[in-house]
Amino acid sequence: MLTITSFFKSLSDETRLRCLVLIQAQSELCVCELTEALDLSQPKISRHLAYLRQVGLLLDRRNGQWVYYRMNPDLADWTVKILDESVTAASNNDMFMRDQKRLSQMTDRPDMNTCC
Amino acid sequence: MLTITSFFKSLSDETRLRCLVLIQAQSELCVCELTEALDLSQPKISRHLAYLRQVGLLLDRRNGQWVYYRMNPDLADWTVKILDESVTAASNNDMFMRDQKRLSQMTDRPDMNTCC
DNA sequence: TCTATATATATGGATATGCGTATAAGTATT
DNA sequence: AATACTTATACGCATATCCATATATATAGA
Repeated sequence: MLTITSFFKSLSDETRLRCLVLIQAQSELCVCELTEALDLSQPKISRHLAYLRQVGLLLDRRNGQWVYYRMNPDLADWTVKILDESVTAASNNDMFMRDQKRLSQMTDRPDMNTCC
Repeated sequence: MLTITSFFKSLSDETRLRCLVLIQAQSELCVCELTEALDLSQPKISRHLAYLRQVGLLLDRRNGQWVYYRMNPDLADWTVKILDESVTAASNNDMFMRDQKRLSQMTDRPDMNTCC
C-alpha cells in the first residue's frame, strides 16, 4: 500500500515529479517520449519509472517495442487531488513547460494506437 | 522561493510531515508540544522545524521561553491546497491520529496567550 | 538468424540525508 | 550571579539516494 510518506518521497525527486506531471497531463506516455521530453538519459528515466511502478503510482503495459506508463486508476482520492494540484502548479513553471514543449515538438513519437 | 520539488522534499520526511500536519490542523504549536505529540527527541524536532523554516513553509515567533511555529501565510494557493489534502489524508491514518491524541492529552501545555 | 531499436537492470562511487549525543544559547526566576 | 527550563546547533557516523556507465533483455524486421 502507498503510504502518505512514500507518496511524497515519490514526488520529492525532480525527475520523478516531472514524469508524473507529464503522465498525469497526457494520460499515457512511453519511455522514449519521457526521455525526449525531459532531455535525460534513458536509464535514468527507466529507473525512476520503475520506482514509481513499485510504489504503485504507475502501471505499465508493453505495446511492441514500447512500454507505456500511466497512472494507477485505483489511487486514493487525496492522491489524485494532490497530483492534479501538482499539474496545476507545474503549468506555470518554466521547467515543466519546457518538458511539455519538447514533447509536443517530438517528431517521431510512436503511435500508441497501432497494435503490433 | 519555494520550488515545487523542494516543497515535496519537505513533505517527504515522516517527521517533517507529521509536524506540518499537526501545525496545519492546530494553527500554531511550540517545540515542546510537537516533541510530546510526536514522541521524539527535542533536537530532532527542532532540526526539522529549522528545515521547514528555512525553505519558507513555517514562520516562528518567540514567546518567553517558548518558540511557536505556524504556517507561512504567504504560501501559494497550490501549496495550501496540498497541505489541506494532506491533513485530510492524515485524519484517517493511525500514526497521525496518535500524534493528535498525545497532543490533546498533554497536561502541561504552555498557554500561548499568556504574554511574558 | 542477424541487426536495430526500446527498455531494464547491475555495479561502483559520490553525495545527501538523517540520527544520537553533546553542548551552546536564550529566557525566566530566585 | 546561579539555576532551571526551552530551544538551537555542531559533530561524527551510518545509511540512503542518485548517478553514469556498461550491459542484459525484449521485440521487430530483414
